[in-house]
Amino acid sequence: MGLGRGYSRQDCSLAHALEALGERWTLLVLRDCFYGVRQFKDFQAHLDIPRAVLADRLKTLTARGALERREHSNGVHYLLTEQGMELWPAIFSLAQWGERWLSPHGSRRVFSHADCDTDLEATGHCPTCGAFPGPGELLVREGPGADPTLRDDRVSAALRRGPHRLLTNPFPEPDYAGTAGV
Amino acid sequence: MGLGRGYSRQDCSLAHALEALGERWTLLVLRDCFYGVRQFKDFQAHLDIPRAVLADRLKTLTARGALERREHSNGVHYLLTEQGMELWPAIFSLAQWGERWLSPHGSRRVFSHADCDTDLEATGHCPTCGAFPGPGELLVREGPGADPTLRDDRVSAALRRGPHRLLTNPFPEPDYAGTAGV
DNA sequence: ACCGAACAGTTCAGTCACCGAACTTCGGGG
DNA sequence: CCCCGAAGTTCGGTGACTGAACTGTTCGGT
Repeated sequence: MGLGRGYSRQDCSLAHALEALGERWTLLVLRDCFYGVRQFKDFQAHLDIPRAVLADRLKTLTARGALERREHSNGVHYLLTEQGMELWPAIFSLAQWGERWLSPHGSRRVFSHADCDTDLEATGHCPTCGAFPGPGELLVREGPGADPTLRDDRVSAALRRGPHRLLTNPFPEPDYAGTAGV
Repeated sequence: MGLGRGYSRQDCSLAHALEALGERWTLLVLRDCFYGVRQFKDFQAHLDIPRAVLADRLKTLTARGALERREHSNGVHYLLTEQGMELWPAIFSLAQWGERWLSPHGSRRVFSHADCDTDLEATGHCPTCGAFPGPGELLVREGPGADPTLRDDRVSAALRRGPHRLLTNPFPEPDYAGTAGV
């Protein structure tokens, strides 16, 4: 859908994946989900995305099964489903390519395996334990190439405070009380 | 560039990668490069992409350093640079996600490690030799989910003829004589 | 019960990327 | 010299994305 009008005459899984994910903002919304962002207002503040587009992306991702919309006591929450979780290798690979070729001042984000306290290689491999950790086993922190002057929304501020475990609530306030830690 | 107007207010390597690769058709053009497609007419026939858009994507990818434009004796050739080659993990991961979640009749394409004659896992891992082969060491063939009725351009026909080594000329004719095999 | 604020959207006019078709340019081959 | 194919460019029309304003619902406080 969208962004032109689909790739219906392609018999290729990449084309189908891009029909689901290739519209503007879609992969950045999912990246934020891995960072633990769950609420409309936080996606909006962190991405500077038009509200109408964000609403459409969240609706489309929910309809396709990558996200789940849940009415929580303190607002609406969007959570990654199993389908959405399995996008981690693709998102990580794309980001690593960006780090390698488009980050002249060094890595903007560094990912480490929480169990081993070891930084991941660009392949996603943990050199200490030899495994390929899933997103739930990873920490992110800022690297030397990060530019702290660019953003000051509360999501960026929270991620700047120190290493943060993916998929968990990044906020010190009890925003997601009851679900924090998972 | 393009597709809206960039993600300039994001300090994130994924956002930068998507500025370079996120426009419509860009990743499919690169996929075709991995399949060994090199000439304008073949991209055009295989993708059903508007000529103006294809011209723009090739120019942009060349300017960014992912492709190299070379005037060959029998026409203009577009070849992956080292930067372009390193997109293989990202393209493979996205395609595998599409195979897993958007291919109800099974895999459309199967990749195998040429040295080991072993099919790759979804992670890109070769279970026989334990390595993560680069694109130049891989073969593609059609899987059970492929739909042979959908396309009949000469690129699709060539890929249908049997296992094909990535990055090499898919055509039996001496189109790329002198560069075939690499 | 009333008020205001916050959240999660929807609506809408304007712009720009993409689409498809027609046109141009260049280099052989006959 | 003419014709053809490859590799583009040009151009009018459409629709996705943008930014700003507006709606509706649910809190918390008084």
